[in-house]
Amino acid sequence: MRKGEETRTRILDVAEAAVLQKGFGGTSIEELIAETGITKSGFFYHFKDKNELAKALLNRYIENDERIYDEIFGRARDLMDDPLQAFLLGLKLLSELLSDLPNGHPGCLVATVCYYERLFDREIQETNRNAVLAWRRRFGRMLREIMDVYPPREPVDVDQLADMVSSVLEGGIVLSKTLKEPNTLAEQVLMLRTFVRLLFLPAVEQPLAVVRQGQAFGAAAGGQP
Amino acid sequence: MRKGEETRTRILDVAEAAVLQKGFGGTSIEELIAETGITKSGFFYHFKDKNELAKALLNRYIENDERIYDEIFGRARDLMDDPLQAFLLGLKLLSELLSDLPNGHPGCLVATVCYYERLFDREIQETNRNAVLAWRRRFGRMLREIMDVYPPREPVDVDQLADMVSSVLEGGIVLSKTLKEPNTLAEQVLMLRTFVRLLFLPAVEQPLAVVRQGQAFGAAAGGQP
DNA sequence: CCCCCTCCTGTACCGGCGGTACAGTTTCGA
DNA sequence: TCGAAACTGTACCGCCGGTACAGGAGGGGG
Repeated sequence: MRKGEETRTRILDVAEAAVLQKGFGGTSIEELIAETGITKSGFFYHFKDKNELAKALLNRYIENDERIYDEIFGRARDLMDDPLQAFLLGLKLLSELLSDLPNGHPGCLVATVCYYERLFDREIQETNRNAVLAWRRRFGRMLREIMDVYPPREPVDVDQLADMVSSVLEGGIVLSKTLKEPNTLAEQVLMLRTFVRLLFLPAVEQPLAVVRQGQAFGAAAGGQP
Repeated sequence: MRKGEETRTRILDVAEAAVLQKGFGGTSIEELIAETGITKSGFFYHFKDKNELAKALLNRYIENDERIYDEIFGRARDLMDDPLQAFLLGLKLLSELLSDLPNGHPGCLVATVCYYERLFDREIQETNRNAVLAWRRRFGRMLREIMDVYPPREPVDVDQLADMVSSVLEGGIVLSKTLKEPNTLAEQVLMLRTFVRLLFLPAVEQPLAVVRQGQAFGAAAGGQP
């Protein structure tokens, strides 16, 4: 039971790296078994076909993704009393984590599945859809909390704003990978942070507005890294 | 010479649709020749291998992409004297064009290539990279023109802001496709528009800031759809 | 009128890959 | 020591990318 899990994990590790570089269609099972040092029969003992491998791969990826967001934004929330400051700190931590990746972000499996679409069954497509919806709910929850305190300067739909976080991440990954500029992704996250700050925070470091808005917000923003 | 071009175009049309749904690895040549009603030999007369097909596909896609942006932002520029208003109108027109697509955006070949990476030669990867750099230059040019007139409220790097446009588009496509919500992409573009407006336009419809900033900007923004 | 070039078709073949089937083997805990 | 879990080995199928090469239709230019 233990050894089986270990082999399974090793296959998934190898497969994930390969799939993110070449897509599902471009990744052969033979290549996976060669790199894991397992036989073909051994592979099919763990996964009955490629679709099942994809399913396991995607589920593991999504769970890991959720775990990372939980940790980052959870930590940020613990450090900051204010929901806006917590969210801004979370984005900062996220951008730092992304820029610390040695070879840049390896790619997002959700996007890979999205661009392979028609060759998977409904279940995988639903899993993928639910992953994106989970992001929407996650960021939406945080943004609603912010909006309870800070009225946005422009009227915005919360779900659309939440989706913007996912968009910038997914798009930033594509740009970063295509340009072979690992930093681009982290910069995009910081750009998004600027947007959020601009949207919810009254003008600071511009003395003009502070005069009428009062300095309570100005002080809070001033302490931000 | 004429008939050859026509067949070639037909192959590319079929291939583009297939590749955007299933990726390069997931698209078989046999399936392409079946749908185009050509023989295998006929296919290889036009493209010596799959890599050459990908090259032609990508180049055509990028050219078309550039043409669309030229037209939309060119039209917007002709209609507006102010570079900011022109850019904002361009984003509006773009979002309208995207929401008018009957089945949603079919996907971006640049992203497809990005997630297939390792199975293409250097030339394709360079083409893809240059396409993204061209977007950066395009939007960067427009944003620099804006910044000459409007000082941004927050310090931003022009290239990073230009990349934000590409990020939101690429990310929006992934979200839209994955969620099977065709409108999401258009909404994301409008969200980006809100960001640009917020970044460059002094607060309007919020009387607080207008008092000190003067109403020249306020009037310009008021006429915006 | 024929020749040649473009634009294909037809046939045959190769090796890699996804997947199946199934028999046999090792390992390890109850 | 028995049996289940976790494999290995072998053989085979059909699809696919790709190669090779021969031949044919159709049209325009000498």
